[in-house]
Amino acid sequence: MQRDTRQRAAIRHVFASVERPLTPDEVLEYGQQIVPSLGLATVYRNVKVLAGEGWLSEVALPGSGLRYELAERPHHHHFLCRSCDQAFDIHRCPDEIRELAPEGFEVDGHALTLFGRCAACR
Amino acid sequence: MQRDTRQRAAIRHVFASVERPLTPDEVLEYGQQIVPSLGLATVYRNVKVLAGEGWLSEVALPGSGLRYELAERPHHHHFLCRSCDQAFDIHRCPDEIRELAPEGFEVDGHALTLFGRCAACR
DNA sequence: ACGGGTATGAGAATGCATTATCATGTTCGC
DNA sequence: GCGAACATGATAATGCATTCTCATACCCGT
Repeated sequence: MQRDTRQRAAIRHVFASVERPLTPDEVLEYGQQIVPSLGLATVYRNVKVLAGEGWLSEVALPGSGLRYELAERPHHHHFLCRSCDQAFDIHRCPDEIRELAPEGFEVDGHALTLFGRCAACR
Repeated sequence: MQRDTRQRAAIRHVFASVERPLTPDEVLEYGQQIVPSLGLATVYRNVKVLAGEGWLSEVALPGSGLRYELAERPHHHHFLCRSCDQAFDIHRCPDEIRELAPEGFEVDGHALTLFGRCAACR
């Protein structure tokens, strides 16, 4: 049976209060502000459980490790800052993306990532 | 000084005759059809040298390791087959992509990846 | 408040892609 | 054709993210 621990609540709180995909290290950093003893293994364990429950979803961006974000959100894409390496959400999406594939290819998803410097880093 | 080895020529030939980004393992596989003794370390070494010379460029797709492709090619994007894990080129690109970033963000590049099944896998 | 059982935390262990090592093979200027 | 210098290939070593281990802490039904 699943238990309600301070650690898991802290991790949920971190995701709920931030509007962008987080790496396990970022979750650890923010989570330790709530539960200072929080360990990285616990972050990995819970993030995996929460993703299994459908509460989080995995976000793979080119050239970086896995991140996680709230699963419920509508279709969107990401901006990755080359300076601070934080990922941000982008809410618009060009419609015609699906039709770009060559003849005979079956498209079931797409990922668009913008690179540059975020507002804070400029 | 740089030498002209059978191995390096084979690796160059592989990239020149294939129109898609290749992983080091794919380069090894195709290269061994030309030079059977070819080793993985040599592939990594040469791919790095060729990228340093500007002859190859690195291709990072979400959730996969680095691939390499001929550098000279015009701007394009990629399709990643979920079945055979091969990457293919997509030549069209929606224009408005650059303007999707939030206010205050500075965009200097973008990557678009389509996922699905390639023609051969269907 | 107690007790069984799950979750945690620190560190070790794993898996993997990539790089280093080094004895041997190859290239190329002479 | 020689020989120095660079490249190769097999393997070990590294770096890294992630997972495992296990003793201890905590949650929760009673």
